[in-house]
Amino acid sequence: MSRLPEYLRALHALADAGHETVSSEGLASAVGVNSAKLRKDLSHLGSYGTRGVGYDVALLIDQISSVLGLTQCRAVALVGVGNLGHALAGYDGFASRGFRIAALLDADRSRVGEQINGLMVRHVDELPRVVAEESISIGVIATPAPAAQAVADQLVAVGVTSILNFAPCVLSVPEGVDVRKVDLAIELQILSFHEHRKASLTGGTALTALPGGLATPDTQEAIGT
Amino acid sequence: MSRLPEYLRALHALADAGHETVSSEGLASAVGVNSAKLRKDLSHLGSYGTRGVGYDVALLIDQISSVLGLTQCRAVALVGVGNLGHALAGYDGFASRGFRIAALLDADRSRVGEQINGLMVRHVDELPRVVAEESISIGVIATPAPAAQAVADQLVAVGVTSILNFAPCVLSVPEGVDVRKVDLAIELQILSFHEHRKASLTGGTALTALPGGLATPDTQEAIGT
DNA sequence: CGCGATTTGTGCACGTCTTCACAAGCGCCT
DNA sequence: AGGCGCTTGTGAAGACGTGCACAAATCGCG
Repeated sequence: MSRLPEYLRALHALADAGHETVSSEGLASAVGVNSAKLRKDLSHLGSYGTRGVGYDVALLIDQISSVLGLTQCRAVALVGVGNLGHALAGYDGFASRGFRIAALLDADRSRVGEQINGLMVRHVDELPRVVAEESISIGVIATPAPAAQAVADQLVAVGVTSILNFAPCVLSVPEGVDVRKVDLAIELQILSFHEHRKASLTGGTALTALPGGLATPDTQEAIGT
Repeated sequence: MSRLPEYLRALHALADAGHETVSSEGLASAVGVNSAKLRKDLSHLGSYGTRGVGYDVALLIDQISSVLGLTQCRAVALVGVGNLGHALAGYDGFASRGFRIAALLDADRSRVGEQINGLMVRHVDELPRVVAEESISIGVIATPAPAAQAVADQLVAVGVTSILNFAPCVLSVPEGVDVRKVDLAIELQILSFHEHRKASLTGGTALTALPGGLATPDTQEAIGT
């Protein structure tokens, strides 16, 4: 399930806060999901909690980490050191979660040789050597859209079977290769849609939560559609 | 539906390529979805294609843009001008899709006054004035996790009802406020999970697609779980 | 004017995900 | 040792999204 990483993050937070055990209710509300769903997820991966007590935080962290394959630190190659690539290269949220940016690549030779966060930018043609040397298991594409497909092909050709794509385009890859896409503009457009919908609710409950403070700070609401 | 933005992007690409009309099959394969699903989506929003011909590209672009509320250029405020915030501020993919980054804010006073992409960083305390002046409709949080909730509260307090959150934490907001979360580390962890699963398929069809070229460049595969 | 090719729109069935509700199990207190 | 409260694990029902298959509609051509 794609919720496991969220559970893991919440568990780490709980562990840092000193909690030894959590009830499904507690963890569920921390993540913002139904407690039954959480229990089903956890039971589905074979994890054992103790009835009447809850789940052992440390144990659960180990379990989920194991299932996610985070016991080893995975090396990722980042292709495209433009605006976004730069930020990703410097983002410390990766290292702290078991990922190591092992290589920076770019097609622009004027960028090759540049140092970012202690890592040198190499030319994308060196991909085969880099992948072999660093045992890359994940490729991140942060290039402009027109270049993305070619980069994906190159990644696939050298054996990378997991790709995170930030370019706003659909990648076509062979079966067995997993692609996840993150398109920042699409996220904004979805928000725009909801904003538009809220605005055109003419006869609706106009501005329910105007008065001063933030009313009813509920748990994170799920946005359908 | 959250697929509309993807349709829209594909349609723009088709329009640039000079196509006047598209069949549902054509558009569906461009986006990587089932054609029946696409037709259902389009019919569900009341859009009219002509049978035997297909959809008018320009008309469909207008329809979808209208539904998404992209007829007006929406102003977004970006809070947190760190590594990621910097990249987002400079990302040109927003402007080209109908969004204008109208304000940059940060809590760190040593960053205030800095110029990024022709925009000056202002202190987050100026949020009320900024939102009023620029008629902000969407807030983007690119701060570290510990600061995210406070920023969200401030955004909500000044009337922002749509938030895009890049901080790795769950935000609690009043009802009526939409939050979308983008957590880069989670995306990597999901890929790690698939990678782990593929690796531990010991008895499986070992390396199905080794021989040279990329076999069967299927349409983008959907990744379950 | 009529026919066939083509493409949309949609009813129906299927599988998945979600949620409720409750039995089973565990620890603590007496 | 026994009972009680709390929490997990799970069966069943419902909601939702997905995909197939086909009727209705439109255009082009003879």
